[in-house]
Amino acid sequence: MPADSSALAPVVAKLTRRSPLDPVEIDALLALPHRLMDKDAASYLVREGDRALDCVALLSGFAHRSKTTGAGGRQILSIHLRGDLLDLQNGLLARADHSVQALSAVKVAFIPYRAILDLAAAYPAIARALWRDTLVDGSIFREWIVNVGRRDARQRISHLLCELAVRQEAAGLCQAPRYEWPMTQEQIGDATGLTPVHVNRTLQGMRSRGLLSTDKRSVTITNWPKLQAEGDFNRAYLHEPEPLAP
Amino acid sequence: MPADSSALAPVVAKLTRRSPLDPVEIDALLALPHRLMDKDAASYLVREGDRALDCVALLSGFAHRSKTTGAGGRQILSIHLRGDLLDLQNGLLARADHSVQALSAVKVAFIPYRAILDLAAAYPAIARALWRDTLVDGSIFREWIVNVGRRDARQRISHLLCELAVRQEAAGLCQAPRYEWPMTQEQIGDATGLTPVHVNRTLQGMRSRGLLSTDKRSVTITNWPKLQAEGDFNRAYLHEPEPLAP
DNA sequence: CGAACTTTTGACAAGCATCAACACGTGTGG
DNA sequence: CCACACGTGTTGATGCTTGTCAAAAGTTCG
Repeated sequence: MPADSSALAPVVAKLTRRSPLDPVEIDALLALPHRLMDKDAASYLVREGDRALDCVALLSGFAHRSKTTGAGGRQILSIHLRGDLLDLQNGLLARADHSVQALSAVKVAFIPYRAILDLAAAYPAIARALWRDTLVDGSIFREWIVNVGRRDARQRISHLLCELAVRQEAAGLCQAPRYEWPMTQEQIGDATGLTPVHVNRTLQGMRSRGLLSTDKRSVTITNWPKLQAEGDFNRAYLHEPEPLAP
Repeated sequence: MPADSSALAPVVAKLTRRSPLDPVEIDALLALPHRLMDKDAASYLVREGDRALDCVALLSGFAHRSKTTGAGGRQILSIHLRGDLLDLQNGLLARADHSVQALSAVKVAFIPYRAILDLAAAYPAIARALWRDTLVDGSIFREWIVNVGRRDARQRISHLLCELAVRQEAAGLCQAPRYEWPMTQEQIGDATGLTPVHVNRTLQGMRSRGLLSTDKRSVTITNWPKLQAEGDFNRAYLHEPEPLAP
């Protein structure tokens, strides 16, 4: 199969951004068996408690992971975009400990874990690339713990937006200063541990201080340095290659 | 080297709890080169920003990972006990994005990343075991995001304590209902996103409701079902084998 | 054009932070 | 052995950030 004709190309693009792979390894990844599907916004890709057999690869659109508390509160754990492997953990762990849900309309590939694990066993470099991807995920989770644990509302929302902006740029998905922000204010609240009402008021403050302007599901960052400062944002935790000097 | 004479036995014990390994793989792990060290409580094992060459294995005692915000706030990200591999991520990622610090007096082994990565490349089962360990770490981070994002003070502290109790039991470190809790109230606050004053008041409430009693750096859980309910605690995210029925 | 979702606004309450002081235990040195 | 410093735990008074409840206004889409 010619490399760029495989639907899995975005996944390989993301992995090779951080882990160099040989052509033979790339071809092996692109040739992974998979089922393609289109899903509407808000549809579930994995449900907490599932015993999944397939790993979900996000080929276009946005998705999020979330957990629900006993009291019914929802906490969004991470946001995902094109090329991300969601749910790698369910191949090695018994049961999905969280849900994965589409934020926008998405195109996904379901890949059998068996095939992924076999590939990892056959190619140490692929095992390493997947492991590294998991480690970066972990780094992002840690930063989110800091975000909801030690920052106030302004900082939390600013930080979330900075992360999405940097990741979209790293994935070549957008042109600064305008980014997609496919979340409702309620979802922003679920990601930052705030109520939608307070998100609304905080966003109004940010707009009036000239940090950004919003338009439907997209945002224009009108003062990037200030937004970054306000969000206490340092991109190191994303472990993305630095962008070229402007 | 005879298996049980290696200082790294606790690490292997933890890995094999979740990932079965062949004797040859176990021997290879036990034979990993390492430097042993004793460290006092509060000493740093890894500093944020370091470019570490060695992975830290915790052989006895307790440690925590933490990050610091621009405003100087500290957030504890996870608690670690005997057998845990801290800092696996620094072998594959460029730079430590967080610090690791001893909570109590500890015994640690520094293992060169090179040796670990070589072993992972040579033995796919070891690569898988390490990957799985990383995935469980990620699962715990996700639960902590929920804890600080969506739970109130009582729930946060109860949940933290439940986690430590279950993990100590899984590691065979204690006899219920008494557990080590080697954290000051300030550190509990740093782990739960609260101020030490509020931790103090919340703990008083828990004591007066008969959930627990504390004694120096240990705690006796006097009402486990109620504590678990109060902390909205469900051990699934720890991915530990279930305990034998009592 | 109406239903459902999302954003916005207002009034009010509550949980938690902040500041400051004091109590208690432990280890250290004079 | 006592005096002292230091870390930790405890208490009180006060205020701010954020949550809660409720409703209206704007938006999207069939």
